[in-house]
Amino acid sequence: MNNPSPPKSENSKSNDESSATNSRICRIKRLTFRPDQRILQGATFREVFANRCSFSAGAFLTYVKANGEPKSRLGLSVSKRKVGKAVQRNRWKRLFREAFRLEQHELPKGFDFVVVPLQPESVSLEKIRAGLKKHAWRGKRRLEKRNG
RNA sequence: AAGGUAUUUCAGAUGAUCGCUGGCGAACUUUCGCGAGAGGAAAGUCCGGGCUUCGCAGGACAAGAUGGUGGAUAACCUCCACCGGUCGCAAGACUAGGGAAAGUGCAACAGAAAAGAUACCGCCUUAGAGUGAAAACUCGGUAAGGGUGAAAUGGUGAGGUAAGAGCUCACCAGCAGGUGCGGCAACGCACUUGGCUUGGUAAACCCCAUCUGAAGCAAUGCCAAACAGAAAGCAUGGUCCCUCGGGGCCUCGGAUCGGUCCGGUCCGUGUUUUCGGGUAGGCUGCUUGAAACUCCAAGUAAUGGGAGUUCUAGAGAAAUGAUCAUCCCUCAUUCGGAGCGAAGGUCUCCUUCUUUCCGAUGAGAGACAGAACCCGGCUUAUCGAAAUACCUUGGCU
RNA sequence: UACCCGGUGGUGUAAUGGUAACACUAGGGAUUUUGGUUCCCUCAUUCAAGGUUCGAGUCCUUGCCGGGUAG
Repeated sequence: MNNPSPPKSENSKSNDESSATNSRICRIKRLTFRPDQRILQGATFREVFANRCSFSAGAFLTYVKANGEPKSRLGLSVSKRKVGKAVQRNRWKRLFREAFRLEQHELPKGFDFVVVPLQPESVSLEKIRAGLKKHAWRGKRRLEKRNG
């Protein structure tokens, strides 16, 4: 309510982490994370894995597939075998959800993303946000090239 | 003051912004508001129950578990109190702690001998038999001594003897029994009698006593696409009537048996309806309970009783998060201020050293760990902080 | 969620409660002019910690790790 500053350009590449900037962006586009932005069905996960379009950031993998809908969706595949204890699994899932929520307007529309962490130790939220954005755009380019 | 023992409690706080889960109320397809949202271990799944489904006349066996006594409890491999044993100066800690004179088994190596026994080195032979002139040897007697071993058939002393031996006696230890006292009991204390000594292992088989039906919320109950199954019907054309709108009747295709039709057998496509079973999926089970908090009185305690107040997570590819600010905790060194003590000096003051508190600055840390039907325990992990009671040593009064 | 197995040199397996054995590999040595073959030697806190026992790889309890089964 006490934030009458006019909205600035939202396509700023330097997404600095000050709370003032965050709240200003939230005035423009809401950063929500609803159930329809998530992948919850086992069949959808199988389709995304079968598309075989993945990118690695060292600590985690991202699978990309076009889904013919106006929104992008996020799926989490956090295995007990690779990550381990429940606290570490929850930590990864919360970080991925937060990264997708904050970056959702910077990502290409109409794609399904499935992220798979590969190590028990979680990395910082900044690295996940940067890696997710890079993987999404690279996946979009690769799928467009594949379709001709 | 230092060190230690036991028990208990807490598990960073506050605020702002953006989110997530489900509840209620508005609103009406997109939202808004209100209030709620991980633990002492939620973990490991090691025990015990509730609950659900199945089974079940009753009994016995098997299998498994437990094992001092008394109590608590819904129940327990749990808890409390006590008894015995071991450890510790002590506070205290640990303790599967019934039965080995019901039975069966086991004990490597060493040693003569490892459980109703034995003579290897020894000792004796001046008790007995034999040989011999004698010395000595053989048979024999002997568990006091040596050595082995985890363990060797009580210990000390005296008598006794050929040498010895509980062979006899005294004391001690231990075993079995009796009497008295204390205790609900386990057991303890005292006295007394006996034969003189009976080994270890039951977390070896076993015996005795007590307990246990099986499986589990992915249980269970309900709804129910798809695929496959069963049953019933339809298809496409022909013919008749007619007011040319339509209506009535018969009839799916292929193969085979048959000279042909009818008829029989087999195979097959699409579609509709019904049926029972029920997959994906959805709902339920689902959070009011051996519940929490406060108070009162009972009990040594575990625990139970009464009164009052409160409702306190409910996900399902699985919510409880992110960012920022301030404070809390620890350490460091420097600076500033205040104070206790000691030493020195130029002694109503100053300097130096040690130390305590406050403020500033910098650095670091906040662990272990995430509900998944619900409870009671046990075990394990855990940065730290606090409280209470007690013990030992030292100092002062 | 419920349940079941297993853990022994570098590897794969043995071992009635009594000296941890065998094969392969690795290292060293002997034999040989050299290499191969052959022979000998070395390489183990039996997953960890407690307990029972005179004595545990083995028996009991707890923990850790790995694997598997059901739906």
